[in-house]
Amino acid sequence: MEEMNELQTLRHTASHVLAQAVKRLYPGTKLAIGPAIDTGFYYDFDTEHSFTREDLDALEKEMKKIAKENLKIERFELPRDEALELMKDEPYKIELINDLPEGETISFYKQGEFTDLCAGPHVKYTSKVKAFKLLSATGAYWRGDEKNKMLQRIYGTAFQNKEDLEKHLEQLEEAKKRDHNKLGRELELFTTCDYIGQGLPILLPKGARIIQLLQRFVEDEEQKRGWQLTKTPFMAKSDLYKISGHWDHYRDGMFVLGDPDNDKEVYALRPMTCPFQYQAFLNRGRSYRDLPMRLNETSTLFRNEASGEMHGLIRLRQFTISEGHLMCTPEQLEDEFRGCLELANYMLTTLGLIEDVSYRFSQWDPNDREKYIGTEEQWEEAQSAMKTILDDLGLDYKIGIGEAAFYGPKLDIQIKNVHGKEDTLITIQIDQMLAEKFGMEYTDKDGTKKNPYIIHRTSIGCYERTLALLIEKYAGAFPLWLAPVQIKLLPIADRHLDYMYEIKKKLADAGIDRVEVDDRSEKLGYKLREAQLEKVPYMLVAGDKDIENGVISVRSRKNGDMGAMTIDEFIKMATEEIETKKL
RNA sequence: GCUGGUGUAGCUCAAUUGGUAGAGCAGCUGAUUUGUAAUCAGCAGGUCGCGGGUUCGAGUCCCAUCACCAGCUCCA
Repeated sequence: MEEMNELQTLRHTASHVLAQAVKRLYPGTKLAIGPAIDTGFYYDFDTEHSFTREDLDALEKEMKKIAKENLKIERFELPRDEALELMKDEPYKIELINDLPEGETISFYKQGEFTDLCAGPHVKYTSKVKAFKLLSATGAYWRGDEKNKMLQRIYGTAFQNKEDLEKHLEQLEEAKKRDHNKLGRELELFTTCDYIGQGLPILLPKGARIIQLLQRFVEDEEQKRGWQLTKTPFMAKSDLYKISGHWDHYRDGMFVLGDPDNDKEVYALRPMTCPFQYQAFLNRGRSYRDLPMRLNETSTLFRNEASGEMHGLIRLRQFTISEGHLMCTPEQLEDEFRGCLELANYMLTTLGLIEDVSYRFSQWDPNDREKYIGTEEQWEEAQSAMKTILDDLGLDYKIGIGEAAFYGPKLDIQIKNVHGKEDTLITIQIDQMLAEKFGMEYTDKDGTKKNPYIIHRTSIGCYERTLALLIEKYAGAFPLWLAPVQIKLLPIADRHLDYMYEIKKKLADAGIDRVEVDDRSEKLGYKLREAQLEKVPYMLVAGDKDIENGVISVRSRKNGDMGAMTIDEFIKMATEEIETKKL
């Protein structure tokens, strides 16, 4: 921990050294802010110039010079009026000073000719900043608000020594190789097409197969746990979205068919399934005996994301989610919520992702009323119900203010991709507002009509996004039950081919059908054949001797050379591995 | 949407100051039949993302557009 703080201090100083270098090479540049972050640091600048890779190289050189000059880094404090005078040419610093509360210490750090408003801390000399690298230059809004001016941000990283830096840069290279967007295309899991459009991937046979396996697994598991499948339309009249509030709160995100200003009736593709599934509940009068009512759907959704948001299989305009809505009484809420969470965790455990997730309790922002429906009381009630449940479960979560859905708080299960960027994989939400809007009621024991609580949840998230995470998790080497190619059959010579096709048939009869016979096996060198193991769980090899003995030589990705066994022995082993969804 | 970057054969990349596209791997065909490791020969494959413009002439310059990437903003 101590070491971590030292590293962050060093990185923070590195950002100052960067700012100093920028001031030297680009005088007139205005300074914004330059914090340390998890993996390094950045600094935001206001300048007409946009930095190229060459600029970054030149800046790195200048930073090395500043380090060599070994400037002493000194802290001093000033009263507000003097601070403002000192920073009179730095409009962003002035804004920061003005925002500091009365009585707050206003401190500066000075190194050579460069002085920056800063709370610190910093290392003592610029010479400490020696193992660093500038990584990229991008745009970033001042104070993270798109209404503000876009500044030029330079990202970099710094370490205590060269070895750590090199190691980190190597890790970045490794991560690039695992990137699902590159690997998924290489492995022919998906592709995109300019004529189809952004955020609309084509799932190729191998990718589609993995998603099919996931969907069957999810639907079967949900069914076992009392969920009932619905199939609802992909589009609806705008009327439906007007009731739910989506028309007011989410219209920009929807694909609207028709012209709302001129057409008598317009339709919109569904951006979520909630109001559609509610109609299943509304099909007839409900009593408390019907609750809890658990409805699931493998649901394809359409969201008109802004053009800059799409990314690989992570952010799409059309995707399919394991969606579900659960109507229950207040008394049932906790148990049902727990059931949803258990289901999600079961899925994550089965996929081997459970170690990589964290939980976020997403709450509303009371200062941003525009974004949310309902009253303060309703929000307090829903959020405190959720807090009680999460605390009872002993769940370790962080709180995300302003991350709630417009109709209720969420438990988001977050996961980091191979580059460390976090996304929501799974979400479980408590909603006590939409039932009222849709007139969803049940007759309670006492004969009174009540609105049910609704839990919105997904069990495995969006299939595309989950696939993306799996590609990166396993670097394309999927476990046997999911692998698009489970087994490669490699004859030593072409005369062994017929035997291999017999083996393939036997495997198919046993339900193992993702099997490829490599009829070019003979032409490949051994090394190339072995290389295939990287992506295939099993490789079965046979030559004269094997055929004579009625066996196959088994090579496993995990266990290496497993020797010769009969095909029945192999089928027994593989079947068990598939059925238990072994990782 | 914003700030930048990228876009040449399936993949990785070339193409001198603008002169009418090349290589390796993969693919196909034939030969080779060899269990410690990429055999040899040949063939095919690209309207240089798409559309305009400048020019005698553009992959190379200009404009516009689409897609991809990084980041910001957004994310029911």
